Amino acid sequence: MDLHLLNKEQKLAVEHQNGPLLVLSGAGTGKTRVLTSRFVFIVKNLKIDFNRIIAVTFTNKAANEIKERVNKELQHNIDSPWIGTFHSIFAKFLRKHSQLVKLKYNFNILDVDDQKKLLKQVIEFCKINNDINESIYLNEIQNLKDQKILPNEKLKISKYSSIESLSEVYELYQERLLEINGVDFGDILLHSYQILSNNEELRNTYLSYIDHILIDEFQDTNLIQYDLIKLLLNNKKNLFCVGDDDQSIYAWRGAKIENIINFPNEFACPVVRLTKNYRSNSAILEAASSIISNNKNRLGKELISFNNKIPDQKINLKSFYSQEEESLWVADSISRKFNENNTFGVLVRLTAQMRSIEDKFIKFALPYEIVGGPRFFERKEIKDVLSYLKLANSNEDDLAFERIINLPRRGIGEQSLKIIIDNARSNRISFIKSLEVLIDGNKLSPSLISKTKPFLDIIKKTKDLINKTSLEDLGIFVIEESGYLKMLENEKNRLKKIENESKIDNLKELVNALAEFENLDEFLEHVGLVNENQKKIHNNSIKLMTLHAAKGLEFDHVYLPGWEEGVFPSSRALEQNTSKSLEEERRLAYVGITRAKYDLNLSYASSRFTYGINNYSLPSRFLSEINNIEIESNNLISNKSSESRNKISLSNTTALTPGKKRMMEFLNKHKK
DNA sequence: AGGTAGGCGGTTTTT
DNA sequence: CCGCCTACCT
Repeated sequence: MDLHLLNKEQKLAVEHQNGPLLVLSGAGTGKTRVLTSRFVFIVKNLKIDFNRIIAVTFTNKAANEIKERVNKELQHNIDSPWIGTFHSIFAKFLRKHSQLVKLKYNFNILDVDDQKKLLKQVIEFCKINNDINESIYLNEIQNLKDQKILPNEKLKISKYSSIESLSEVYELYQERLLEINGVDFGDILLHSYQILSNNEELRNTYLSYIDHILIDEFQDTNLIQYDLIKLLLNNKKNLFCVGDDDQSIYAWRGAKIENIINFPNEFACPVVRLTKNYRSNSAILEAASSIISNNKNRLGKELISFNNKIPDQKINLKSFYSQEEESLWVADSISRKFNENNTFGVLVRLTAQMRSIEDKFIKFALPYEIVGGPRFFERKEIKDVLSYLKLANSNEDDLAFERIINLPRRGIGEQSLKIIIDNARSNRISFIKSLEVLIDGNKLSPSLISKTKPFLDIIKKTKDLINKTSLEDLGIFVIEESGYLKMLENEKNRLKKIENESKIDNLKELVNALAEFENLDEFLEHVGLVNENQKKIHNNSIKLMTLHAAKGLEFDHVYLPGWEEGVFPSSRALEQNTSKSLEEERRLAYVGITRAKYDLNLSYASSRFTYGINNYSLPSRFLSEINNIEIESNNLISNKSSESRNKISLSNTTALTPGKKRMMEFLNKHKK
């Protein structure tokens, strides 16, 4: 390990001996480097087996990066179940101990769609008549799980939420999950927590086994994640946390910034601050610093630029009449700078902003890639085919059964399905078992038997093939034998036919993905947890993504379009209008700006086409928070006609709202 | 059982 | 604006 390549503070952190330590690591200060070096240091210098180190990261990408770097430095291919995201680490843990929470080892991890479907059924079953839809329940239940609140803790639930029926729905939802041998994301952590806190002996085995715990992105941990880690922390307290309170951007998902802010007191431990920034030029760091200094709830630190190889370049700000003009400019500007050696990132607040930018990239024939975009495994055709595999693999998967019993069409409609489900409910058996029982007992009409039997046969044959053939062949078998492929190919409608061709392509892609795995369980776990499109187009393509997805990345050229009130800060944050929600948006702005090495381009558009209507908005308040920075804004209003149009839209409202005031001030400040 | 027309609601951000 | 759901028709 090249310890001499680390700076003084980094070295101090990496060579820490034992006990807790907090590393406050600002943007671009070599956080991942420190974390991986620390891992290697523990193995090499502290002589600890790598299997006894937990290293938790926030994304699968970060986990892979750590694995790769550690493998390289140790010259040894380590494959530890303890390196990964919270969810992947504890999904493995849960598979091992699933029977302790009445699950089978091959439990299914539900995605949001499945969760909603299940909740909808539960709400229907409870006969609750209110206009609260399943998404609201889903959100509330997810939040309860983040807070470690169980369905039977009715008092806590009512304290937490004003929805009366919540505890009833929550309880039944959990019952159904157990029946179908499924878990949602929250359950992975909550069940693990239950197992560890209710089984003293088991916990002690883990306590004596785990020697060191490293947590990345500590500012984004929520209550249950932190408490889970503490359950695995023995009295040596070798807990090494790396994070940056200024980059906490997941409060909406339960992340508690207090975890990092209170840590030094809680553990009475030293704090190492990394403030030497090796990424950005000083203009960018000053801009980031002037914005984030408006936040009150922070530990506080200033970054100093330490890379004089980076060109000193001014920050660029552009204003446009419409989103279309803005997108056009982004593509045009990039096409002028584009070359193989530079990296480009276009970071947006909302996924909805991507489409118009994407259009322009295509027009300019620029190679681009959407990072974390539409989820491959959540596409309809993929989920359909996967349901065959899931049902064959786990007969309890009623959601899969319902999805495919009549897909492709087998003439099994609502009424027939009702017979099967009612029978399942009254006998407390799975849907597929219910169908088998009904057929065996000759309780169905001959026509229904002849329609349902082929379906059962396919599932049975698929089941028999598992572990006897390659996953690739298993996938092909299901796609062909189920009639799914034929259904796609036989489409008469011309428009749908074109659509189906791309669906068939996606199914081929699914077969390719299957080919990379050894067994079905492993593959299904991957599907449930690693929800990303792994296809890589070009190494040097422009990366288009949300600000959230950009955390941890860096680019030579960064474009941040859409700096308008209502987009950034988002309309939700403005509705809440609390310092908490606005400070989180501000941290997001900080994350965006600090992704840039030397070329930062901010822009906003006065009008945006959403829901089929033109919406007008004012420049983001964050723009006026960038002080003492020379802003190159030669194109404030793009042309004369748009200037006059802009005036009209502004004069529509007579009251001088705070936002409008800022707009006026801003226009005056940056004129000519 | 299956197809289609019109109404309505939905957009943060992700493991 | 788009996609999902419901109601109604074949």
